Amino acid sequence: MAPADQTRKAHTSKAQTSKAISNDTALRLLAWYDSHHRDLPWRVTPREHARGVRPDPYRIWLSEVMLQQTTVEAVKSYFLAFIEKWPDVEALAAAPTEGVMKAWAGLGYYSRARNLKACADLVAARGGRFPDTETGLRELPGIGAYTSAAITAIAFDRHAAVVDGNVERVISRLFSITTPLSEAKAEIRVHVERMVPATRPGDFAQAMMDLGATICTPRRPRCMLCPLREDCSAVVSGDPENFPVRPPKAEKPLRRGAAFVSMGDDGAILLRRRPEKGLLGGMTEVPTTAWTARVDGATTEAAAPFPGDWRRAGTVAHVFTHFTLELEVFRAHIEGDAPAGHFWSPAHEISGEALPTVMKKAIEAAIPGATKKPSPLSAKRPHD
DNA sequence: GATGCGTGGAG
DNA sequence: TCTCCAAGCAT
Repeated sequence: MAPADQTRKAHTSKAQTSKAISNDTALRLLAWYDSHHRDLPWRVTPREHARGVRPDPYRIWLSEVMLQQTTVEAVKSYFLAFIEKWPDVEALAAAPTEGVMKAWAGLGYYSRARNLKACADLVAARGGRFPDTETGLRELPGIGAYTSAAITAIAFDRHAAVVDGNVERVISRLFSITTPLSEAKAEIRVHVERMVPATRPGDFAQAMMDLGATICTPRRPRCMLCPLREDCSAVVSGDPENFPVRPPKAEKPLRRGAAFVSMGDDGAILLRRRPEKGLLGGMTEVPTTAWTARVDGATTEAAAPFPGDWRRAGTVAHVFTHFTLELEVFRAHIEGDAPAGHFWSPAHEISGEALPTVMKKAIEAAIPGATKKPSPLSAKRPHD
């Protein structure tokens, strides 16, 4: 596509720019989308689309929940595993919550998994049909402003203003919005509302997000390849990387604690379940001390939940959303029945437990390979 | 409106 | 190594 003539110049006011953008920008974006289609497991290809294939609302919903604050690459394998295990919403509703948590382990933001299961139960109870409106979807657990709009547009091809982090970045650059992001959301939404085309609202939403993910990236945006560069205020001013304007981030405090890996017979490990709410809610863990900001002598074997020949096995560090954790890992051989509130997980089941990544790190520090999936090639070998 | 909530990849 | 931050939601 040849560069358009430069009838509009840099002196264009924001109001004029806005008006111009609302007219044909969306169509140019759709044309770009059609020629840069990304083949993603939850997406209907243009060829299928032309044959009249509609997206499966279940798959769109599942992918959108997984994609919340999570990269496409991280989601792919989880999405495929979920679809294979639970092909439709009734299957997911029939699954035990514990099984869903296990399948979600490693993906993060675990309240999503619990809400996913609760949402599946509700949808299955109403006949397996997802609501096809934003307000209807918005009432379901784990579905907020973004996800309800995304499902409405993508799965049902209905008009909706889909605003995610990508869209916020694209819009704030198109209009050089200097208001910090948290306060600019309403303004951004108005711009998106005006841009949504009369047809193909779902493709438009995906096109905006694809543009943000592949061209209008947070750093080093590929403006030369952008189908909207002629409309972009930030390109004119030459500083697209300065948008969106974000408030300064808070510093992450350091917390410390100790983790205790108990080795039983035949490679079993002693585990327990975390409380349903809060950090890593409902997930499985090895016993640990409290994680505190204080650095004192408490992180020693004296803090072990039960007596044993505790030996230091190393330290693991893990970064959470709002703090960094350092865990001193201890290990010991423990015999007998599991103490109250704990259970023995046999060696061959450990890789399938609902263990968040930080817990896998701790276990690996004590028993290398213990959390890896057993493979025919790796011969059984006693540890220690 | 601010805060809590994971993880891993890119630069 | 370090910093940033990704297709947000619930409270």
